[in-house]
Amino acid sequence: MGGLMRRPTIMDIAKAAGVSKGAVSYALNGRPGVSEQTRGRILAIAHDLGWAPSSPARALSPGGRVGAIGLVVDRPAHSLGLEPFFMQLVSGIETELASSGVDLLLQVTEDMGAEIAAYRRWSAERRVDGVVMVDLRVDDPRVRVVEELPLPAVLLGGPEGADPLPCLYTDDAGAMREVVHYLAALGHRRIVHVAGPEEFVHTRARVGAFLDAAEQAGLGEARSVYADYTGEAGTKTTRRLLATQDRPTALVYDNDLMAVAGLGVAHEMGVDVPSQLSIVAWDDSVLCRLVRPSLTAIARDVVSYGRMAALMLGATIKGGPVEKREVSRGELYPRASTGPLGA
Amino acid sequence: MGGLMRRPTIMDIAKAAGVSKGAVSYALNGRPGVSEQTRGRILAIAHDLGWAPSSPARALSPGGRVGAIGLVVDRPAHSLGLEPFFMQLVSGIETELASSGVDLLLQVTEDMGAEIAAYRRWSAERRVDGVVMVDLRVDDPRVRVVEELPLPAVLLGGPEGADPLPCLYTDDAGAMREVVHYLAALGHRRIVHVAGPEEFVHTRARVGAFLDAAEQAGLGEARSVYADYTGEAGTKTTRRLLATQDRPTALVYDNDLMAVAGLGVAHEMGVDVPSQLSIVAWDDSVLCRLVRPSLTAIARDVVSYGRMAALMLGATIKGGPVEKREVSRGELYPRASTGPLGA
DNA sequence: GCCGTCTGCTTAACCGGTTCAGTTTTCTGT
DNA sequence: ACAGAAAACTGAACCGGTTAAGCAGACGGC
Repeated sequence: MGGLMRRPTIMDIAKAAGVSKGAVSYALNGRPGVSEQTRGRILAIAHDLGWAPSSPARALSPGGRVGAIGLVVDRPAHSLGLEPFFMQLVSGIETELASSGVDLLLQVTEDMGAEIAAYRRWSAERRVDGVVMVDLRVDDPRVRVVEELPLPAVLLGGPEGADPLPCLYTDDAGAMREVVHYLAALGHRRIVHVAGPEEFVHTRARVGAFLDAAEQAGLGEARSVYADYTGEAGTKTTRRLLATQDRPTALVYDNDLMAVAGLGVAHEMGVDVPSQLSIVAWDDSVLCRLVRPSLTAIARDVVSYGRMAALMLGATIKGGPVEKREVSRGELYPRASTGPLGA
Repeated sequence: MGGLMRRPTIMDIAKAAGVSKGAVSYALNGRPGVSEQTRGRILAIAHDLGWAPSSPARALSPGGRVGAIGLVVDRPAHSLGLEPFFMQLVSGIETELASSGVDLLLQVTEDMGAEIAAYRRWSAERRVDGVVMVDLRVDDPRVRVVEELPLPAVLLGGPEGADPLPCLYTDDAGAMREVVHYLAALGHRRIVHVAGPEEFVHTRARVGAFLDAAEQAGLGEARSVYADYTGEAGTKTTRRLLATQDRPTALVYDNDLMAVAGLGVAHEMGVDVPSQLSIVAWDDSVLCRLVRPSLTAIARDVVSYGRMAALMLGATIKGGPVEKREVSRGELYPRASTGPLGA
């Protein structure tokens, strides 16, 4: 494995410049204590030598940061790759981190116990300066664990149940009201909401808003059923719903994967979309535009969401105040999967 | 941000046990130099204190490792989330790393220049002990860069063009021959291969095998067209192909995303799948099972691929010999998108 | 009884940075 | 010209581990 030459250290620079280690450190970090002339010489030498600061050495110094943050994704591995959400989130987080030279540690776990173990280990071993936590749950045990650890964290979700941590959330309730009004305006009376797992805070928010909005719109039979975001769950749930008499005329899915699965089931059962059934997906992705008919979807700017999360975590690591921020909610993009009955 | 207590260090353990730092280190690392009795006492104290080794400190010691490896994914962010390949690969890599307490750094870049910059930075700053590189290209500049850096690497792809690095590859040519024979056996004569980017080594292998197998099967009109794995490319390419007279009766796509896009186009153009057009996707995923008709696909065990890559990288980091390994090739899973013409 | 070896532990150096406390040099004012 | 202050730089400690070298005491052999 090539590269025989030793990595240059500030000591090498010091020798070449004929000054002490300390002077080099001041020069490289743009701090006072060296003349501009000397600073220039040192920077030039550092550049020539191809020097870069050793991240472990920096981290070890008193008050030093490791320059990395962590993200744990706790979803079954096989369903995972399909949700563009995570990769977009990662992409957004990194856009923000890139400018400050911070890296991202990613861990995929199968359950929350493993997720919590990861936070404990990262904190104890000083692997990261902080973490971004997704999918906030009701009475989330992670909040307590992280709170008593020396581990800054930003939650994606809330604001309910996020205290005392900083959090970032979208107005899911508002978006859901928009969806219900839209479907009601198209004439739909029997709408079912295929929700995510019941324990998620955002699931609660969506379900609550869905039922409220439905009642206000005078839809008697509206209800939410819980599923787990996987394609299989979408398939089974949809099959069950469409097999009832007085079957729903519109379905709202909490993610795109279940919506695509639902579309497949409708096709299989001979239920035409959209003339006999309207479908709305939460979280837009190429997937929604790729299938036929293309799916009406709520599109959030997940990349910005990730960027903002990274920004907030950075501030939290630096010791800033605990903020609770709301980002703009998703917009509804009507496509071919929704329409009036019988059209 | 809670956690006020200082992290325990081996010095704390040493004081509590009434021995020196060195003795604690020997005890904790299972090395000779301490009595079994003392070792037991030290381990107990370490456990009580909730001690874990500081990763930066370990890395800084002469010959120390940082305990992390890196993976750069160089694809346009929006197309990315959809390919289950990467998340499955990550999942596989981590399965293997978990046992040894090694972490994964993930970076998403927009072009190869940024990818190379990431390797340089990781190596110079000592962020990782090694990297896994995907999508090997013809005359890949990354190979030279990594080779002359102090940065162990394992390539996914090859074995052509991988020298002098260790690599891991699948028999794409064999899998492609199987696909062509299968389609030929169904009676297809006009088959087009919608390939990935021309510069990838595995694209070359597949294209070469496709043309060879087609010629052997006596199919005159077989050809490959290059695309870039995105849904848009799949859409455009398919639209163009289906608009020709004497349009192909079977299409083989180099990834699942383009295949799904192609299916959508066929639907849109009123070309029935599979009676008028057969579709085969490379790389199976839930996506292929979700759409209607479900897609015939080549399924590789990507998780194992990732595990093996991590294993090889670990061996390379430890200074093992340069290995070139082949993993079992993908299997063909016939589903509803392929069949004899007019059936 | 004395030498040599082994065991069990300590001491100290080292990794590559940061930073504080001094020390020397240069600048400023009168 | 010279005191005093500011600027430029040095030396050493520190972060938390690992490890080579040194050393005291026990044990065995002859």
